[in-house]
Amino acid sequence: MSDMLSYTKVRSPRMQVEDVLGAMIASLSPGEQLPPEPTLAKDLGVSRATLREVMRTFVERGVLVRRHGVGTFVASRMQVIANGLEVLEPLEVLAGRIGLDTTVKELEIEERPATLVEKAGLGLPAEVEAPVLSVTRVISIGETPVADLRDVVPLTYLTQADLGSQFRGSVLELLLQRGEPLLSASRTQIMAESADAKFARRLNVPRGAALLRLVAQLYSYDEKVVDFSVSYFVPGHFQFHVMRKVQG
Amino acid sequence: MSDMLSYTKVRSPRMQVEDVLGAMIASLSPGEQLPPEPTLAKDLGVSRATLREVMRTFVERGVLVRRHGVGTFVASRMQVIANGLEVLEPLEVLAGRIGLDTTVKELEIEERPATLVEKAGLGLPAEVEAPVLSVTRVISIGETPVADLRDVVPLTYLTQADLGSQFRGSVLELLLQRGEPLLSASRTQIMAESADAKFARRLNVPRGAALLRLVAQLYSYDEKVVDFSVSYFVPGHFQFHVMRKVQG
DNA sequence: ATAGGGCTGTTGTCAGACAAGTCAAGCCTT
DNA sequence: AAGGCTTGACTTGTCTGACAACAGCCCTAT
Repeated sequence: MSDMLSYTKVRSPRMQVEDVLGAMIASLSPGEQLPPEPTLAKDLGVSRATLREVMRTFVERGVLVRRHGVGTFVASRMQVIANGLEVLEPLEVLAGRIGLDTTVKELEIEERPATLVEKAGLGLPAEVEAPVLSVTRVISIGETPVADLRDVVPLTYLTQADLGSQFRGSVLELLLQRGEPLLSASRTQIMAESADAKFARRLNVPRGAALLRLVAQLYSYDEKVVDFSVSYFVPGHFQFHVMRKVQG
Repeated sequence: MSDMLSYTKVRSPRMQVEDVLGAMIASLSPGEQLPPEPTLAKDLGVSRATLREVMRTFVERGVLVRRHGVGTFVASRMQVIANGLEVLEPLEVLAGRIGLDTTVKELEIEERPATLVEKAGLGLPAEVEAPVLSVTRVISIGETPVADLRDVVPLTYLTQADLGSQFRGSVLELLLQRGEPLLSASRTQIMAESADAKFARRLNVPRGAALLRLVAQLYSYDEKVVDFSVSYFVPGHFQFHVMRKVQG
């Protein structure tokens, strides 16, 4: 039983290595050489095979460059930055990486039937009753509100009870921790919108201020929508970007 | 000498496996299970370790999904289909695909020294004189302006003379046609901004209307910035989206 | 001076083994 | 008969140790 509640989830060697190695790479300059694999493997406490699998993911991401018989090097930064929008991660993690501390305010959690828009977003027929968990909150940095987020999740995936007292505001993080259903990708629509009276108050901006609006559908591997979210961002605090490949 | 030109380069086991496995995956349907690793490794004539490294690249690309103790499966094709922002293409092409006809208005072409912001965007030092080609225009659908674009390209890449009389407004298309320099990717920043007086007039929207602003740097393969562009989009005409992978 | 041969350090690949997770069939208990 | 538990087969995850292939350098013989 208690294993379901275990909070410090066991991270597999691969994941640990991915974290540690990622941090190590971040601390190096482009072009710098990594220690040889046997050394690195011993330092990290894993086998060379495991280390190599992790390294391959970094190579695939363009973070590392390997040269047979020579060594492994940190790639140019250009693509490293590519961890923009293409990887979905909790806002807190994103903020943390650039050294910002976030707090959650105006947290509102309720179970209710989905609205028409939400049903559409969740890929559910309009005529059925669709009970969902709705989590709304404002993310602040210091005293400055920077984002207004609302997640809507069908009760089949998450209920109010699943949000413990220590819920810190990230629905995505919670879903990832549970590991079920398996999440694959999020389709995020991007648009601009003027702040109406409600958002002006909540985000402490003038009415009519331009906000960045992201509408996202989080898919599981069986292509069901697990989470429908609408987020508003105050310009200037987060730098969203995306790497676009040229059609070759 | 001729070994430098040898065409049929010896492909390492990993590369061969990548090809063969890629073809095999393409021939399967989403959700189908691959043979177990030991079997597959023997069939492909490589060790399990090598096979696993190849598989990991496919996992990283989102083509395969592995479940410990269960098996390896072909991921849903969802992500491949969605040509969102991840592929850079001329706006006209994008519009054409959804059945819209675009026209170019207020086209302005000039050669001039780059501004400070533009120098920064192009990755050039602020103190040098940097002559650039600047192309500004408004894209309309019918009589409705939908986007305001400005491309800035160093004269080393493109001059006013290169834009023939039949220039239709897409700098990207022109660069692609020339094929030189080879383009790799574009880093696009996304933000929201209120329309000032100038853009309100050009885009025929009220002052203060929320616009989507994309600032992009187009890189060549040697990581030089070929094109620095700033675009403003009127909400509601284009639906930008991006597929975001879940960090697993 | 220069081409060639080794030496050393690195990544690439291999083989075999065991650990850990998943699932279902079958046994046992109730 | 129903439900829970055990067992075993199957799969991916990780480990160990070894050798092959490649790049770069110094040193030598020509």
